[in-house]
Amino acid sequence: MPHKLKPIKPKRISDQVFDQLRELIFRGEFKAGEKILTERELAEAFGVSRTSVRDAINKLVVMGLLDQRQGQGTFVRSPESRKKSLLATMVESQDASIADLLEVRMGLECNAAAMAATRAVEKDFQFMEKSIEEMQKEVKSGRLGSEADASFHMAIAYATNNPLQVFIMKNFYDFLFTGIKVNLEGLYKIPGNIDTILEQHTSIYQAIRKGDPDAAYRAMKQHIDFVYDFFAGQGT
Amino acid sequence: MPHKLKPIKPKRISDQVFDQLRELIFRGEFKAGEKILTERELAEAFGVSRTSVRDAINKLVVMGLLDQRQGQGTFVRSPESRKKSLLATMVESQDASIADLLEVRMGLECNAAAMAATRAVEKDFQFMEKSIEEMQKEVKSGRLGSEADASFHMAIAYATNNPLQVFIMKNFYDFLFTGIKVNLEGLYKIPGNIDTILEQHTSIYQAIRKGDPDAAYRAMKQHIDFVYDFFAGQGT
DNA sequence: TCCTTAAATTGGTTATACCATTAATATCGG
DNA sequence: CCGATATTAATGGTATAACCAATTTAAGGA
Repeated sequence: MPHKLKPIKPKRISDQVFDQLRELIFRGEFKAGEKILTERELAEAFGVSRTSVRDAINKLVVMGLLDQRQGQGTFVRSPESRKKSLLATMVESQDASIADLLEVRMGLECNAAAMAATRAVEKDFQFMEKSIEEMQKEVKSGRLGSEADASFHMAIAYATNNPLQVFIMKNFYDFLFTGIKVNLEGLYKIPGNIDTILEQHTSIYQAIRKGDPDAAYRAMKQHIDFVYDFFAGQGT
Repeated sequence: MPHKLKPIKPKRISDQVFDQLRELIFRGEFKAGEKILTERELAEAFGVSRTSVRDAINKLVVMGLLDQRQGQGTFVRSPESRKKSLLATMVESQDASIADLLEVRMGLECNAAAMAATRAVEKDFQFMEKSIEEMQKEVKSGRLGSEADASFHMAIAYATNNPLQVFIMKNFYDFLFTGIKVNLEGLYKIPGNIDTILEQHTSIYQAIRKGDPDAAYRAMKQHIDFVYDFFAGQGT
């Protein structure tokens, strides 16, 4: 595929700010519950007016990703308190099991890992590394580290450089990693499991880093298979 | 302080405007498709600043009740266009090429074909057969047969017996066959292509019928690769 | 120590000017 | 008269600057 010539963007400034902020949230740069930069700081950082920043933030507030309180600041809503508006509600109305979820992820993410292996750039590697390190840190502190887990998988989606892949993963994000988080706790609770997952993440990362699509595919498949088998074993 | 008798509204101006506008929409004062007052007119009518009106309108736009177009005005979205496939509307805002689309399909559908091979029941096979026959009939009649094409792929999604897979593919094809159908015509126009596609569909069907996941996977991959290469060859 | 007060911070609102896009209108050439 | 083109007006989008309102923090005093 040669190249799409000029994806011109007559995009609104507020939307560009919106995209960047949303990405920072999904990537985990802005952590849940954290206070982000003030409107004035963001305006200066982006080099745009406060009006544009406000428009972008408003959109994120309406979408339920941010929470704004006068005199205090703007905060990232924790995923569990997020209004699960998108696929989550629709999927919840139907009864999709964790097995169903993992099966679809199998298709989406194995393919994504292979794509990432041929396209990832340095920035993508950094995000993956950071997610792995952060998950290790979280685990050592006694927490679950599911946020960092999700960030790792999102990093791979971004590394595909395929906006549609990113889009789908973004929309699945809540549902994938928060709606069922409670169920995942059973997985995390067993110490051996979490180490295995970290090893698997590392394997995936290394395969992508080496630029080996097949290895990346297999590594991701092994990872999801592991999780799948765990839930199958306990009869979910 | 005996009793606090100050239940005054500490409500944001933009929210008050928002409430009134929303009510006007729901009451039908602002009819579907109709152009409402301009921001400047509303600001004067409410006696507030244009900024507050804009904030309120933005909220309604994000919620999908209004549609705003620069140089034209603000319009009330008709109820049926509101629920119109969130995937479609949201994908449209991004710039996803056909290549992006096929890459994601590669992951989703190859995996789905493999799943279907282990789970499809007689009813699923009938749907696949029917789609293939219908596509042959359509083509012989000089039409494109893209509807039947989509039906075949949907039949596989149903055969996975995974509600999540079905859900995603439904939204996917909604987008595919409303937004990009025109681009697909180039593929269908060449007579040889359409025969090849029909052969590939048959191969996929047979692999699934035999209950061979790997063969089904490969057949689907070959199919999507073919389409992918076609568009890559003509530079999209 | 505890309460009050003042100041700094931060989101909320207003006002104004100008830019960018679109549609309607006027203008000119044939 | 017709059609293509240039102009204008309407409308949403952006940028500043100033001020208001709520909150937190720190200073001050009894």
